Amino acid sequence: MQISSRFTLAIHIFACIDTFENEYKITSDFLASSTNVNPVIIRKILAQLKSAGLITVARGTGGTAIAKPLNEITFLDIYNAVECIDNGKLFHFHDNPSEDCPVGKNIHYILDDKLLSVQNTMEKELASITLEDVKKDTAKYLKNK
Amino acid sequence: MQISSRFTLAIHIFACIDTFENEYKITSDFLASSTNVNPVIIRKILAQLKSAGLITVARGTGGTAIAKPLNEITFLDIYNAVECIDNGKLFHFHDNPSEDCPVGKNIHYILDDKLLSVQNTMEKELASITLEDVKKDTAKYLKNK
DNA sequence: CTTGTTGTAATAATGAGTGTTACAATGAAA
DNA sequence: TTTCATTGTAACACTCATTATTACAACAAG
Repeated sequence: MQISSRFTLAIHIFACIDTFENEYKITSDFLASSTNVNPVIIRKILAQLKSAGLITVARGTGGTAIAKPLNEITFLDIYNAVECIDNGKLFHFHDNPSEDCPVGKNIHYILDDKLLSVQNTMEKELASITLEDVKKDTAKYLKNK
Repeated sequence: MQISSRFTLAIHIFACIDTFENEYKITSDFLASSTNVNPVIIRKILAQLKSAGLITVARGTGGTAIAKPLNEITFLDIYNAVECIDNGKLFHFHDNPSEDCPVGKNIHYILDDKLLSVQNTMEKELASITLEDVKKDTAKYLKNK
């Protein structure tokens, strides 16, 4: 199973806000048409990003803004904000390995640290990329319109 | 979304084969009772591991064996064998970003390399862990029965 | 040819993800 | 204070992957 598109959507949203905030009011409808995703889905993601303190959303009047400097928002922050994985574990483990089998009884002791090391490695890489990096590439590609 | 339990199941299966192959015939029913997962699911995973050349399965008579030295089978081999992710991409991308929006039009150019770098980092870590490592820990924990 | 097992099809149940409609709550501006 | 665009959120539907389950033909060894 792949990691939910909420993650790429969220980054797309940040790129839009940063690019267009001086030009347009950034509403869920605006973001919906850039991403081609339903505005209610956008609002749910905005709510998650807001809970995480990454953006502000104006009720009533509408409009979204980024709450922190771009170099202080990492992909990991966004990944965690939009809850891409259940209970914080990247790998889904089968539920009830047998207590009667020596291997089944110990499989979690055997595997958990190895799975966690993979997950930590991945999250460290996510933490090394920031929205500042996205901004740079966005600027580069938008030059050619 | 989490990565399918087929992955942890497959590793559990290898641990069982290695631990019990001299003691029992390793059938899908045997593995089903250690993992507490339906035997048909086990057979599907066995078929995938077999296609990848990681194990042999005896038709008719039954029984499974590991096809290579344990230190030559990495977590990445297993991960790829059981097809945990669609079309080889870890991150699901929203389908049709707008061609009319400068950001939407370029979002793949902006993001794809960054997502790939995260995926590559994770796969490199998966490749660094082998079934030999699992065997060591299994032996350690099975001592205490 | 009997027996236990694999390979596989068919079907169902569950759960996540996403789309969609609808509407109350909000807050700025008229 | 009324209007109006927008957010927040509930409710429901649809699709898809995962996992469970039953059933049975194909198979290989005794």
